[in-house]
Amino acid sequence: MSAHLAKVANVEHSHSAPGEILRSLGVQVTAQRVAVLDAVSAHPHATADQILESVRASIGAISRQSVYDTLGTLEQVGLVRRIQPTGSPARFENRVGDNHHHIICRNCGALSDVDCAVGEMPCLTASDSHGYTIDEAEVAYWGLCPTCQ
Amino acid sequence: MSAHLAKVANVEHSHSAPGEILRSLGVQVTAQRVAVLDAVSAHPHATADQILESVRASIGAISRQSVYDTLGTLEQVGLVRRIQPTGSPARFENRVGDNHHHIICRNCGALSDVDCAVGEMPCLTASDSHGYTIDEAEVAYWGLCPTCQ
DNA sequence: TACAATTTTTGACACAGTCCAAAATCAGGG
DNA sequence: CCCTGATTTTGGACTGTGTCAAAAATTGTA
Ligand SMILES: [Mn+2]
Ligand SMILES: [Mn+2]
Ligand SMILES: [Zn+2]
Ligand SMILES: [Zn+2]
Repeated sequence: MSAHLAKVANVEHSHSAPGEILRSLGVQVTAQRVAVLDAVSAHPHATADQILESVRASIGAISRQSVYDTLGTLEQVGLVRRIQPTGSPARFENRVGDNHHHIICRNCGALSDVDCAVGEMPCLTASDSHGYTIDEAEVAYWGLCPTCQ
Repeated sequence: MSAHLAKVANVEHSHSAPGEILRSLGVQVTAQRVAVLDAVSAHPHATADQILESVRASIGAISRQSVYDTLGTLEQVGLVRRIQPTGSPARFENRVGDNHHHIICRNCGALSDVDCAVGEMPCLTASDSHGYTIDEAEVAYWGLCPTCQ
């Protein structure tokens, strides 16, 4: 990928073909990138390793390095979001830009989406932002999943 | 530490001597534990490694393993809270039980406390808990600190 | 002080991820 | 179709964070 990326994904692209989306973001279209993007879409909250497996199943071969590179690229252009719960390797999803949150089981590590309770871009209002400019409020709910209670 | 700990810290203990606090929680008092507790108090949001350094400076020597064990013990009895921002090793603090949040600089990693905007134990109400029983809502605000803007 | 249980130390190890660098391959523009 | 730059592969070394297990030391208690 070029060192400097001008564009960032907006939600309009969501329904286009993967190749189109990538091209429109100034990202070169490769089989690996399309396959990784597909895998992330098909398996929300998958780990890099699971994506590696998934892509290998679909296009035959890809290097681990390339998976990491691609996930990084897709994250940079805003097509993929990385979440990293305590005690778990990073997980990736293509549901971006809607400020949704996650609920994680302390026992088995199960992870589910949670729509934001407050509304659109809600939590962005901290009580005292200490001079920071806030662009994201990441909420992790911790507890026990139904089967672990 | 015994396999099963009955007691959990309550805020009353905060002003007592470290040894007293530990004893009252049924935790054996050791130089290492007191020193780790002191270090966490003196350096909020420190990493395990920083705590290791700090404790070595104060009592001369401690093993890395013991720092991890102790932090785990202190967390179990509720004297210490562990937070783990994406891309950062775990950080520890002794400000517990007030459901406060954190704001993190994407550029330099600076981390500050943020009082909860909503009130006491607010975010525990997710929009849809999917059958989970929630006991904590961990909020990380992401942005740029004053000096990085 | 002596004993039993807990804690600490020690050293190896696991895991996720990064970094490297050269060679091979590929995508997109002309 | 050809070039050129971007991307991928390969294979390994390497880092940071954290864990495991057994031996040694310490704590609390009697
Ligand atoms: Mn999600
Ligand atoms: Mn804090
Ligand atoms: Zn569970
Ligand atoms: Zn900063």
